[in-house]
Amino acid sequence: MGEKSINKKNFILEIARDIFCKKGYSRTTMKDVVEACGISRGGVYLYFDNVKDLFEAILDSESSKDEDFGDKIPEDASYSDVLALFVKEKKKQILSKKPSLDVAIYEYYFENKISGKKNFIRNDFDMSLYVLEELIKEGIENGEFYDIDAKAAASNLMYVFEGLKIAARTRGISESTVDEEIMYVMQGIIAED
Amino acid sequence: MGEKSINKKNFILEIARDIFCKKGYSRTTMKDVVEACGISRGGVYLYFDNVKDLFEAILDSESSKDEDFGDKIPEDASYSDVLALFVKEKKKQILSKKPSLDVAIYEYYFENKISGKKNFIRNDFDMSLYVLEELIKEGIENGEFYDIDAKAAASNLMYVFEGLKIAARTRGISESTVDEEIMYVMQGIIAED
Amino acid sequence: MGEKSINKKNFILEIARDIFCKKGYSRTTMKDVVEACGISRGGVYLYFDNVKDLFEAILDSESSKDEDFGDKIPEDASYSDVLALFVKEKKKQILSKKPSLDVAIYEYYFENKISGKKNFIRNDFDMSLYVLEELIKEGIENGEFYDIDAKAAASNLMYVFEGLKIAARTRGISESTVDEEIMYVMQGIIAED
Amino acid sequence: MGEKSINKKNFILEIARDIFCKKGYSRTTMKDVVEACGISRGGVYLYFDNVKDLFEAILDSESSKDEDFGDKIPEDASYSDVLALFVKEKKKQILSKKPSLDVAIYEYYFENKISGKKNFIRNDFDMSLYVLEELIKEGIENGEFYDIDAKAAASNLMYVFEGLKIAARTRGISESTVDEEIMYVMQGIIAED
DNA sequence: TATGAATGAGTCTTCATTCAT
DNA sequence: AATGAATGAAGACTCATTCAT
Repeated sequence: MGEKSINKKNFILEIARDIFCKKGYSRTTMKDVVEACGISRGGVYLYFDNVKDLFEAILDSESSKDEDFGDKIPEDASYSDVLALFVKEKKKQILSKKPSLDVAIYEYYFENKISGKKNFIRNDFDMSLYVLEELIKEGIENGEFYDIDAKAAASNLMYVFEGLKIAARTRGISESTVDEEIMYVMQGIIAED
Repeated sequence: MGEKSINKKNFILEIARDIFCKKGYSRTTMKDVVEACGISRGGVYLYFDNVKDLFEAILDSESSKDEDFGDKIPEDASYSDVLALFVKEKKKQILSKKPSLDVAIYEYYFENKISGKKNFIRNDFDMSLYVLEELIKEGIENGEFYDIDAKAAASNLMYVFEGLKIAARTRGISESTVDEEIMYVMQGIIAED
Repeated sequence: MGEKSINKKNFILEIARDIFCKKGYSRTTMKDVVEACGISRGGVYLYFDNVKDLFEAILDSESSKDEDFGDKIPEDASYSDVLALFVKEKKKQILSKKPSLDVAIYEYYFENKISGKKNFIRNDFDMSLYVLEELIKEGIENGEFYDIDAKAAASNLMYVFEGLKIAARTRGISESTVDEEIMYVMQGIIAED
Repeated sequence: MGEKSINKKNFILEIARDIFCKKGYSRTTMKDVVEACGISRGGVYLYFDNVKDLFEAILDSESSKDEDFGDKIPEDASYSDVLALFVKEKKKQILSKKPSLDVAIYEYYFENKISGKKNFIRNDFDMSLYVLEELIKEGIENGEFYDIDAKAAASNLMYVFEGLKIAARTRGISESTVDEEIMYVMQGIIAED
């Protein structure tokens, strides 16, 4: 596949991603994608066999997009600061009004139960969990955080985020609800000022 | 609508519920229902206008099904016992291998954002939340539980459950994971033996 | 068929007539009629086999409704007055905004070409034509009208009315258009003042 | 849309036109068209969204078909001759046994009241009316016709034709009836020999 | 007579997918 | 590589008509 083809493939992926964000997984059709791309009916099939194939390619490319969380951390930040930053980012994602891929991803995994390593949700979760755990560990060592079970605390926070996210997507939640939940968990981690 | 019709309607609801459990919301068609019911093409349309209408009728009937959590509580149970029972019930739901309506409900609300009072997910969540909060309050008064913010603790537990549930439905989680999460939260509530 | 049945039959006819006026012939279904009548599905079939049968019964009952044009004529009216009255009546029908059976009748005869005596449109036309012809004849004898071919003049006027009616039903015409047409024809009949 | 597509589109239009002529507007289904065209179920939908859309395309193409009435007029024809030719053409249309689009057009406008410029019936009528009016005017100037109100005479004739046409389509009329009507109107226009 | 549940044929419409060019 | 016309399966929905009660 030449460079031109790769560009085309990426072009389709980009357009399709938007559609999945807006319409979710099950309501997105190849027709939608073809029309949005403005290329021929057969053109999309040259690169992707069907909606599932296309969506999986999007998931793959999502995985490789490093969120570069690290980039946002100032040099002299305390562990509390970094944790706050991490949490703020999650909060932003949860409350975002912009259509995100979340819903489509959930739908995809409802239809395609995959427990193995290729599960994007698991990987994404585990990645965040790992970052969080390391962070808390270091904060504990440093004395900024209580001497708690870092893994368990990280895990608890992550599941709360997961719960808040699905709640936000299925019934809507207020910012204050998110804040309260975060506050509650954080109290158990950060020694009060 | 005569008694016979009500029976038929309920019959359809029952069959359709099974299908929604197995296939989720978006993959269920009126054809599926018609065929599973073993009635004529137009037969289901006599009672329900379309898949959405049918699903909403199912949600309504779910709402009225009292879970009667209270029935399972022995007379002489301590608050810790009751809480344990509550948590056990949730755990069972989360880990259940039987297809449940959960996925279909999520899908339905992905497609139909309803923030008002009629939101089944919200109502269901709030109901459990209320029960849990009252329980913790009483446990605190009784001295069985730490003197914590009952509402916040209940809410934290509920979101963890929500997170565990969606995780279970999209990637699968082990019983030990659920146990660990529950344990972590419970430690903050129940004074250790 | 008892009196009660006849009442029911007439009740259905009345309701159905309204529907045909509003929806025309081809867009009216037995379902419409059943629902509008508020009686059982089978109930209508007891009296009428299908839409066509029902419509034909309506046409029959229309035929027997004497328009009693004569009733509206004052004792001392001149032939010109009577003609003017006749024409005014036709004009009213043509311009009426109230949904009339006209469209349904046209549609019925598009589908069911009937050239014999039972053709409602023909009978209705011929009836009016006869009245008009007699009227003109008498007016001529009386010296009020020009000495023209009464039959031909009557026929011309009737076809103009027919043309105006179908024009009104398919594209709308203004009152002034109708007036102009009537004026033109009348000039050839009535000796000017 | 390529040339091939345009051909296909025109092919469908042609076939569909025949069906509309034979079955009228309301009794024609997309299925009829699909089957008559010998193409696949979805094939027609590639070009037309539904029956209405298809019929409107036919009306458009009718509009552009110049009747080229002028072509039939011999060089040395008198105005009386031309008028006679015009009238003969109309008579032919009225009495034609070949199924024509007329009925479908009437039906279409019964269902779709359109008073604006896009009304085919109005345009068609006005076009003929204009030709007729000009013809009579010139005949008057030339001394062949009586010095009458050309516009009114033309209009009278057109409505008589309209009346005859709908009469022909709903109950049938004899050639002699048409002749008599034409005769009557013509007497008022053409100075007798 | 009257009811209204049930049937099933008929139509519309959408899309995934193929394939000749 | 790319096109886009064509296919046909799938599903939604409506109604005329019947029939057991």
